[in-house]
Amino acid sequence: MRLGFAVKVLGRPGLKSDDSRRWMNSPHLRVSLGYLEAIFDYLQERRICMYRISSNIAPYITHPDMPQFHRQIEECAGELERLGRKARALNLRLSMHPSQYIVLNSPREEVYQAAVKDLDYHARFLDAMGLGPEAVVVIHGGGAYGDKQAAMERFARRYLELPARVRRRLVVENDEKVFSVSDVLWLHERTGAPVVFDHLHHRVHDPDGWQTREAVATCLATWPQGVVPKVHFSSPRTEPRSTGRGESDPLPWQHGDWIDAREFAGFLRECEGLAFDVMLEAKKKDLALLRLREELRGMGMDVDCCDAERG
DNA sequence: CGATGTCAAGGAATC
DNA sequence: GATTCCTTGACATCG
Repeated sequence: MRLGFAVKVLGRPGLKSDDSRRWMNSPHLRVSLGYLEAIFDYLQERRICMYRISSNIAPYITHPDMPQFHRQIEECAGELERLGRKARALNLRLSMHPSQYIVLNSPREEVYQAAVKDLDYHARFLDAMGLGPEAVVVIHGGGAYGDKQAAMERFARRYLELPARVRRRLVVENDEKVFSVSDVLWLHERTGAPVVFDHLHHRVHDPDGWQTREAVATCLATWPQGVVPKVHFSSPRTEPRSTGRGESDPLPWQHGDWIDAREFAGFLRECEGLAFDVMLEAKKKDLALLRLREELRGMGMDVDCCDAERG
């Protein structure tokens, strides 16, 4: 089982995850790839072998009014291929997770079209790195728009019309408000898209009352033979949020700073015998992963097998 | 240098 | 129909 974290590296000051300068300063994928390679080196050092790449790695690449940014993948083809080889040598599992603005089932035609463009960018990026089928692109089901059944049908119909290179990468994750595990399993039935089980979202939004192990096992079964499935795990935030005026309780689906090791160990016990990788979503990012790994070791659970020293 | 405003983009609740 | 929240950091500008 591999443990991963998302996007931002906190364990080493100065490591950036993308070139986030604004358009007037001509940010570029070339710069981001320099950052990415430094992150790969850091991952190897820490023996972390799963990582979510920033979706902003290629700045403005799908911005409708900025065609000068649209060919960054082609402009970096050689470098992408080289970095992909390096990732494979490190046994690094990579993935991406487009932002909230990518909504495949939106009733607005322009939002739908923009989503297709953006998903295609993600697929082309991973293809250009020459990564295998474990390198997936994760999205949510989208909105309900007052008629969830129609919204689900729209997702399925549009999924089936996506370019093949997008369909090969796309997986769907249950969310905390609209698309439950049952709903994304329905989407899988219609589309074949594998399901990423998100543990916290499921705890917060499970209208059908699944047993955890059953829910996980059913989601894992949606993945093709030979591809290790992946789940998301996070612990809820506990400390109050400080807003403009005063403090308020954390919302139940917000990510905490760290992963609660006992809770995680309990989850793994429930999932005994099932095989999957785990993407950790904690605000302390890699620091949370490293701490969790140590705490599990202290509990006698040496879960993370990583071959990152090869290469 | 520190404080503050801003960033491409959506959806849903609220008024 | 317009506003605010969600959530977030870091860039960019201004004093």
